[in-house]
Amino acid sequence: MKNHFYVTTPIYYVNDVPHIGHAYTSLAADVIARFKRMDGFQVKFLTGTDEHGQKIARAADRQKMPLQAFCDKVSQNFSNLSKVFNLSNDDFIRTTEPRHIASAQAMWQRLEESGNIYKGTYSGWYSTRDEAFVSDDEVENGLAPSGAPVEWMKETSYFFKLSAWQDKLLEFYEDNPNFIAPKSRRNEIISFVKSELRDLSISRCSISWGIPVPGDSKCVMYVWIDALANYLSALGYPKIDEEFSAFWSQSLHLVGKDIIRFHAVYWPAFLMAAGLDPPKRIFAHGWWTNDGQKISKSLGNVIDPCDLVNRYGLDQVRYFLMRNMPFGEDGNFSDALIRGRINHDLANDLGNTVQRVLTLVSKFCPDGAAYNASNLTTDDKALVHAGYKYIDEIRHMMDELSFEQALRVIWGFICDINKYIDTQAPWVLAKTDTKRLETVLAALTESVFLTALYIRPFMPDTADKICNALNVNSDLRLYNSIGVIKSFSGPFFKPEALFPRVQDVTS
RNA sequence: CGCGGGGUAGAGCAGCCCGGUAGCUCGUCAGGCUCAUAACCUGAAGGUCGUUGGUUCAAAUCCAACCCCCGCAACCA
Repeated sequence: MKNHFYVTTPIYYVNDVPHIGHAYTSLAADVIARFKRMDGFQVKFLTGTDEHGQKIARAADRQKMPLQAFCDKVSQNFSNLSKVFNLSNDDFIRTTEPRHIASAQAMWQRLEESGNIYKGTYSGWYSTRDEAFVSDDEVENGLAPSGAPVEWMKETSYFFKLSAWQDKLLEFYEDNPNFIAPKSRRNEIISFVKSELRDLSISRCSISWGIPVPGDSKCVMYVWIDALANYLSALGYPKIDEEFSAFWSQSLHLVGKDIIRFHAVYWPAFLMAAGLDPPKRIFAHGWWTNDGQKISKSLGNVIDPCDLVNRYGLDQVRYFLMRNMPFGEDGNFSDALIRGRINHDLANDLGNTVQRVLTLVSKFCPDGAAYNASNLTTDDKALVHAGYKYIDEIRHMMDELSFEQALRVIWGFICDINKYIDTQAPWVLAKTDTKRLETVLAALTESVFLTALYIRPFMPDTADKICNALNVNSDLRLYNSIGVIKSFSGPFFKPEALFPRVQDVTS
């Protein structure tokens, strides 16, 4: 089952419009999904929406819409994100779908059968606005830490015996050192679990917009089981077949650092309790700041991802988001930064290099350039063989989700190409040695093709434009074409600039 | 003793996990090239890697202490 790969984003809460953070997580999932597909894996890439809970019910109420209709409408905002960002997700799960409801209920039953759920009463301070209980010491002047009013509630609730899983979890982290990434998050989680786990309230009997608790139609599931189970629903749970196991054993959950605890503690505990393996890996990425400031609605500096794409272009934004911060760290967004990336990395380096090569080829060798191995000089081999070998480095970095480093490697190759052009000076060869010229141009077209393959997970449209210009069939745009396709046939044309330079619009 | 992130050339960053001549981009200066989106290539100037100690033959990298900056109600990746 080694060549299966399953990557997920969190399901996004529909009580919100998509912002740069949603786009970022989904984009990262898309890039790794595309890479794996090109690398021969059978990939399933899942994203979707979380549609239950009291906040949704209230929002629907305010707009005087039936609940499901309201969800249908706002869920659309997120499925649109797939179109705008050219996401290649294979599925889009919604927690109001029958397949998910069946799956979540099955999971609940498994937990109940295995003795991990008990009914109790919860009394304590409850904040309706936060939909959460607040502990005694957190309440101040009758307010939750959030500033929301709290009231004393006594409610019947179902509990999950999280406390019973403490040792098993710690053991699991120990045996699977790569389960939580990056390392700093892993340390955080381990110290949290060591501190003492309390049982988890997993139902709400005072609200109705949710998945009914099996056998108790008066209560609905609280967010945990409902939301987390989506990762299984999309694989067909509770039916466990070969395909399910193949994907689940190679599963990767991408999450923001704020929800790492749910994914790295609650979720594996649920799964183990239900007799399933935890996912293979949880990777928590960092947050974007806007001009160095925390992004928040109240500050009014939320970044609309669709607006970015309109202003700068899709592949430009995809490149910037993947390049400008190491995955797992926090990073900064600003117009000056993205402009710099577009003008330097994309226009000057990538775009100009492709243009240089295609112009040379269309001018001197419009019908196609081919070389045979015996003609290759040391310089030619150095360039092309380096080009082949980069895949090893890139593959390693992609497996670690080091997108930014992978892009650095690719840009190193672009730099190699430029140097090679300068040393070989094909414009001189055109006057002195046309045979040698053809070999040089062949090495260059191949190198540009390799570049296109390498950038393709990040910038699919751009890569395909380059491949089209080189007349490479779409089914050959894969990593097993590396070193296999050496000759490119024309006709070649002088291309349009791939990335126009952007001006500073603020000045 | 609340938690976490960060402090590396003028600016923005990588390197730190797995110690071994301090690196990238932009900017500046000087050359080269003319195939290319005034793009590309070469070279130069510019840093006691927050401070102080420790471990080591060797520390930006490991350890300790300290200083400074940022985040830690909600919305929310």
